[in-house]
Amino acid sequence: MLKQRLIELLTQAASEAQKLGKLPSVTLPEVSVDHPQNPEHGDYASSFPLKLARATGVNPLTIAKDVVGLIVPVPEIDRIAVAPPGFINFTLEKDWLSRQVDSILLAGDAYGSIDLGQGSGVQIEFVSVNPTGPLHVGHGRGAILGSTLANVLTAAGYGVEKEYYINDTGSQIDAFYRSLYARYQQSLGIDAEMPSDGYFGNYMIDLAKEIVAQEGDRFLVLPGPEAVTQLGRLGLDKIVTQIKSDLELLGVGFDVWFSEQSLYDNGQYQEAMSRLRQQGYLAEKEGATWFISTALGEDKDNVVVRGDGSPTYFASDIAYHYNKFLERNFDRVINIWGADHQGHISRMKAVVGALGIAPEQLQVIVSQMVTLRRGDELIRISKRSGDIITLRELVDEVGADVCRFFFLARSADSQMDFDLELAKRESQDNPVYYVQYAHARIASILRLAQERGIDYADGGVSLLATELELTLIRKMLLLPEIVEIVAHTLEPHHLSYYAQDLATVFHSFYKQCRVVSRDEALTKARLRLVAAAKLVLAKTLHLMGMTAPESM
RNA sequence: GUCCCUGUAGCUCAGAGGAUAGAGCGGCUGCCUUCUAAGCAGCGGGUCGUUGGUUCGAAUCCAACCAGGGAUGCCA
Repeated sequence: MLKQRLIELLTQAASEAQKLGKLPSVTLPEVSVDHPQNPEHGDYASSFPLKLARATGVNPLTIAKDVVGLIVPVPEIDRIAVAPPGFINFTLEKDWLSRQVDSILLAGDAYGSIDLGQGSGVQIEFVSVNPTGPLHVGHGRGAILGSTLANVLTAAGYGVEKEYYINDTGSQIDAFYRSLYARYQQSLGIDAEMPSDGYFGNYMIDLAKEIVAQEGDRFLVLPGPEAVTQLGRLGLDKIVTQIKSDLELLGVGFDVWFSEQSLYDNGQYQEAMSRLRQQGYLAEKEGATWFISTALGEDKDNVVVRGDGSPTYFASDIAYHYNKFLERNFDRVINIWGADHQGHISRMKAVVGALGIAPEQLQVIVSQMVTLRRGDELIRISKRSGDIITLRELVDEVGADVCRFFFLARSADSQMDFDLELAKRESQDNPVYYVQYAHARIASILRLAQERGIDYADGGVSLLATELELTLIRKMLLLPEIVEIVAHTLEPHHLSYYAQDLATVFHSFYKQCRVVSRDEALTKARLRLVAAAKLVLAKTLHLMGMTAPESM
C-alpha cells in the first residue's frame, strides 16, 4: 500500500539522518501519514517533524528539510515539499497514477485486499438472539455490522470465523417452552393459561397452529413436563430455522451455529467453573454461587449459580468464553452485542482475565439502540408484548441493499431512528441508489463498447491526464486504506462514506468526460479507467454485502 | 449514586491530535439532439453542548458541569 510505503520512506530517511548526526538519536515517534484536506498540500502529508521536534528540541522545519533531503527518490512521488510549521507534503507522479488503472485491473477482485492480518485467526460472534421469537429491526443492525466486519477482516488478510451462539437453554427458553405448550393446548380448544412470564406475541399462536397442523394433538397424551420439552424443542428448531432464513434474506450467513446446551452436555461448563473455583474467584453467599469480580476491580459481584441450583446466563457465557479461548484456542474474539448488554462487558473481560487470557484478546462492539417509527408514530420494540416490526418485514419493505446501507451509514456508537415511511418515500434519493447507479452506468458504457466491438485491452492509460480522471484514480487508490481503517477500528460505517465519495467522483467524471468517442486511443484509455472504477465500486459494495447491479 | 454511548450546518450524520471543519437531505439557480437526469454544476448556511486544562497545534486527549439515551436482576 502506498501509504505504508511513504511511512517506510520517512522512517528510513529519519534514521539515516540520525546516523549522519543531523538528528539526535532519540527513539523515533510513530510516523503517520494522512491526506491533507487542502489539495495544494499534495496527496499525502506527514506532521512527523513536528512530533520529532518535541523529543529533540530541534526546529521542526529544520528536521523536515533534513529528512526530505534524505528520502530516496521513488517512481510514485513527483514532488516532496516542506511546509511551515513543519509538514512534509507528497505529491504523486501523474504517470504513476494513471498506471494504477492497469494495476487495479490486473489485481481484479483482489484489489483492495491487504495483508494486515497475515492469516491470523479471528472469531466474530454476532446476532446470537435468543431463539424465542423472530428477529426485529435492532437485531438487523448487529447482523449487518457483524457480517460486514467479517467481510472486511477477510479482505484484510484475517482468517475469519463467523458464529451464532444459540441460547437453547436457560430460564427464557423455559418460559418459551411453557408459552408454546399453553398456545398449543389453546389451539386444540383446551382452556390453558399462559404463564405470566410468557411470550405473548401473536407469532406464538401461529407457531402453535403450525405445529398442530403438522403434528396433530400427539403432545397432549404425554405427561406435562415431557410434552413441554418435546414441543418446546420442536418450536425452538422452527424459530432457529426462521432466524436463519431471515438472515439469509439480508445476506448474513454464519460458519458455526453454536449450542449453549452443548457446553453442559460436554462438561465444559463444569471445567470452566472448577477452574475459576481453583483460582478463588467463586464464592458461596446468600445461598447462591457468585463470581467475585470485585477481586478484579469490578463494582460488584455477580451470581453464576442461583439458589435453586440453575446457572445464570452469565455462567453460560463464562463457559462459552472458556470454550472460545481455551478449547478452540482463538487468539482473538470479537463479540457484537446490543446496547442492553453494555453492563456485561467489563465483567466478561474480568472473567477472561481470570481464565488467564489477556482481556485485549476479547473485543466487544456495542451497537446502540434502533428506534423504529412510521412518520410520527413510534413503534415499540418488545418481543414479550409481541408488538414488533420484524426484520423480515423491514427487508420486505425497503429491500436488503437499502437496509444494509442504512445500517452502515452511521457508526455503531450512535443511536438511530429508522423511519420506515421516510425510507420508502425517499427511496428515489436514497444514497444506496446513488452508489449503485454509478456502477450501472459504467456497466452500460462497457456494454456499448462491446456492441461496437471495441477491444480496450491494449488501451494506453498514460492518456489519462485530466484532473477529473486523476481524481477518480486517486479515489480508487483509497480502498485499501479504507479496508485497513475498518479492520483496525472495527467501524464498518467508513465503507458507506467511501462508497458515496467514489460514486460522486465517478458521476462528476461521467458528466464531463465522454468515454466512448471518436478518439479511439482516448476511448480505450477511458474504457480501462471506468472498467477499473466498476471493479472498485463492486468490491466496495460487496464488502458491504450489497449487490452491484449491471443496470437500473 | 455508579458505569457506558451521544451532543458538529435548519434536519440526519462523517470527521485515527494537524494546515481554511465536511457530506447527504431540505431551500434557491442553472444543465438532457451524444455512453442511464436514480445524474451534473453553482449559491446560502457553524460560539464543533459549556467551562477549564494538556500541547507548537484540540471537534479530536484530560477534568468538571449541562442535556438526551442506555445499563445497573438469583432476566438475557
